[in-house]
Amino acid sequence: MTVRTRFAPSPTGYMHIGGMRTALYAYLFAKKNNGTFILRIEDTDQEREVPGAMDRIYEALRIADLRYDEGPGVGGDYGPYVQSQRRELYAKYAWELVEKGGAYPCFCTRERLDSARQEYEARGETFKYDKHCLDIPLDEAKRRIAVGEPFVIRQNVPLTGKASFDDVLFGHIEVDCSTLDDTVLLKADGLPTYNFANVVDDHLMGITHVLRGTEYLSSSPKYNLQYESFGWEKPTYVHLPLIMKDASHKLSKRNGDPTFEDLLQEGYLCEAVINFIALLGWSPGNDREFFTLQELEEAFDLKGINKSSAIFDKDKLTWMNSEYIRRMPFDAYLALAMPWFEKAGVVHMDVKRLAELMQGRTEVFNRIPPMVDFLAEMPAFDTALYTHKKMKTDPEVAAKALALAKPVLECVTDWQETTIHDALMAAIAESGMKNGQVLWPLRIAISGRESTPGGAIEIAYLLGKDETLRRLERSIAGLQ
RNA sequence: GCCUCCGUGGUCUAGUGGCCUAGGACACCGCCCUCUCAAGGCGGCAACACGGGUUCGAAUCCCGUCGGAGGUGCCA
Repeated sequence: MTVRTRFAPSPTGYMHIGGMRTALYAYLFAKKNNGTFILRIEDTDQEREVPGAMDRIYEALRIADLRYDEGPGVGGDYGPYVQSQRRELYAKYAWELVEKGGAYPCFCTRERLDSARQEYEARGETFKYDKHCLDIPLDEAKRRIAVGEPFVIRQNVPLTGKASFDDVLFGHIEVDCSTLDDTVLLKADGLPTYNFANVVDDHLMGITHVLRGTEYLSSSPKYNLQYESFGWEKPTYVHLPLIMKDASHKLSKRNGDPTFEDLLQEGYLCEAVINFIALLGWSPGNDREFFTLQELEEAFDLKGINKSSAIFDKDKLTWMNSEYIRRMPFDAYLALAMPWFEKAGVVHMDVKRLAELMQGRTEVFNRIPPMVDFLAEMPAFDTALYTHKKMKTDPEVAAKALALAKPVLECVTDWQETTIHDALMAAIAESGMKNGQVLWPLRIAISGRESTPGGAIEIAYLLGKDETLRRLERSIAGLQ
């Protein structure tokens, strides 16, 4: 039997980190087993419809290179793969379930339900639908429906006995049917709820392994009841632990946590994000941390998945991202960094050299501008910056150092790092001052920054002779 | 409240009865290198939630407690 997995997001307008990881695992598991990975869009909630949301999903999966073998746009033998286009199917199966006793039509109004729910809550109990409409004879129900009375179809959960299912990670999960509610399967608008659509579609699409978040763990016994009523073979379940913001909050866009797209926009590399989230809740069983997608396809194993939820540690992602940046070919770095250099207004200088200096210092691309913008415009700075104990400098030493450096730099005709370096070093040696006593103040004088990506010589080179001398003169004046 | 699940350093994790005076990574701290920063090298801080069992022996098995999460929608 070939493995068939699916990623079934609802189009909310962006890709959650958690959703991305679910997609990744479902993809990896399929690839690892030479199986089929399917994309299915769960858009049965019309009120939540977000224009363009499906495109965002396709785009995110495309960028991450999580290629689906079947799904919207690519086709397949089990389509359509968008639930809103499968409407008639659900109605058909819902009524089949009614015939088999696993479900029944319900005419209760929301008002009745809401007040009942409130009563339960007031008593501190969990609301359960009272099967009020279960006794309505089927032909009477059909008559009312024919007349146009609004209705839903509810699952008919037995009042007694147990419901259960088996999960690869969590083992056997069993609950008393008495704790289960008769949930709505088919809504008044004729579309199914998740509680029904997932069962029907997973069956119809031949899904063998269901990988989804643990938020479905407690409702899965109910889904199994449906499989049993239909007489369908159950898939293998793998419930994935949640990704948290901290110990008690889920990672969520609403709380301002980044989505997959947000991370890419900030300047995280897709490969780094994928690598990082693969390791959020899964371990290869050894100390290895760096994986390409292809390597993950090889290494992935359900046994390595953790049962407890994981906190999304952006600092570690940032570290991993900087490692990816450091390891990438220089030309690739240059191409990706260029827009950020443009933003900082520094492309008129030797950007290639700047990029060489920056590649090893870039953690996330959006951190580039604040690191290099001083090159575009000399910032105001406090002369206290001239004081550095280890360099043995202070404003007084700085004044001497700058006075020494200025004529030396003026005499450099071929403005290159080597020539600047040689001229400066010769003068320093002759003066009897220490390297740091001249180079530190000089760097401060032309950058205005306590720390810069490169030393005085690199900065002077990037700035060019005219700008370097202009800044130097102003800083010298500032010391008087 | 009720139901289900989870519980190794601040964080991600290795660990499936002896290899554990618990390993790796991020973060943090210190030192070295060095004209700053970064990188690199070296070192450090820091965990088996708690309490009972079982066993010659428990992070690993059992029970309880506590803590956390998920579910409890005509959302998914």
